[in-house]
Amino acid sequence: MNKDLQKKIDQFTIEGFQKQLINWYRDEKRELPWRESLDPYHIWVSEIMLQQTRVDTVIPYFENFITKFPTIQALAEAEEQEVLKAWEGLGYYSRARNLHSAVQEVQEHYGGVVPNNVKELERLKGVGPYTKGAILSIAYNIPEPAVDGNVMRVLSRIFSIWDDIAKVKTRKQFEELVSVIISKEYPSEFNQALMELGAMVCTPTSPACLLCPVREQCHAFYENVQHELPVKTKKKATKQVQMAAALLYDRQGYYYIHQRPSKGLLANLWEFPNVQLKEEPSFTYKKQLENFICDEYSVEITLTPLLGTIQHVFSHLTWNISVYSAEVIGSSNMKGLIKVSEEQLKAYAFPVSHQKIKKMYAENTRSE
DNA sequence: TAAACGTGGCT
DNA sequence: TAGCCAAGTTT
Repeated sequence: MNKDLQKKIDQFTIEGFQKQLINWYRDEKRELPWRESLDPYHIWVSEIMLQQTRVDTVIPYFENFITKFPTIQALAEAEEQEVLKAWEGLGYYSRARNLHSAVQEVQEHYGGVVPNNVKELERLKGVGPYTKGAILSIAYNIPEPAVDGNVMRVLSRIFSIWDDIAKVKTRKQFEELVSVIISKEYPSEFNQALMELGAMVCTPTSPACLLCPVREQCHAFYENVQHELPVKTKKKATKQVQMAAALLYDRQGYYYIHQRPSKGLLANLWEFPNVQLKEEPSFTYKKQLENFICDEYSVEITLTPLLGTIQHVFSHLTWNISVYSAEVIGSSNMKGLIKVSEEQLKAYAFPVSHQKIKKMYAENTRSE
């Protein structure tokens, strides 16, 4: 612990802080589906879904997921495609694949019981420092820090900490701090209260300090610097990528789709045939796509004129997709694609970018 | 350590 | 509008 922070802790009234924070939480906490359950598996699922994702977005996904996979055993026995389908549209799909794999690990090696200790938890795929602490404290009421973005924002303001919260070293410092101030009697409520305060009161852009139950001990409030904290380095601009995609269909009403590789972006999800375009094409986009589909999948097609373009922004890049369609005549030598009916298509997990492609095709078709 | 990894809502 | 952000983890 650094000297400056230790000094602030020495002047800090820990018990008063715990009491004010937890009392506020008991009065003001939101009713959320995962708060209705004490099942460590349900807590675990919610914590994975909530990573980098808003509460309002997660709620319907959580309810559907728990209905479909109510127990560790149910999820462990499910097919990965079924799991990805339940995650479709939620993003960061490796979370779903890691959760599935970790749950199988728990089913096999821990008799279907979510571990209640640091050593076993941190070996599970997708369970990092935050999620480990969240499961231990919320599911098992063990006083472990669960430091997320909310907690770092709240505590950086209360203790006036100006270190960059994007650094691992800074997060570790906050974990040390939480270890000291956490309620040993009510660690679950303490950790959740800290996060709830960050979400509802001590918000990023316009903190409601006058409604804050702990402003009395907040350094930032007294120095009026709450808008300058926390300090966080900025991300770089996203890279632009040019793509062309084709929705292939045939007279029998089948669609032709492709599964993405098992690693990297959108791993194992399904998509319509597409190719990343060269910077300065010697061929037109349409010709590049036609050649690619012919070479890669051995199907002969003639593309329609451009249906439209779609921009899809990821966290680290932007896809600019030119969308075409084509009727497949002969597919006897086809490889790397499968053909599915409209009805079967619904069982496959597609990224939002390709759902947009399907929608654009449907709208073009309808207007003919 | 820094980049990869999704999506949708807000300012 | 364009950028920032939301209960992070993996490589």
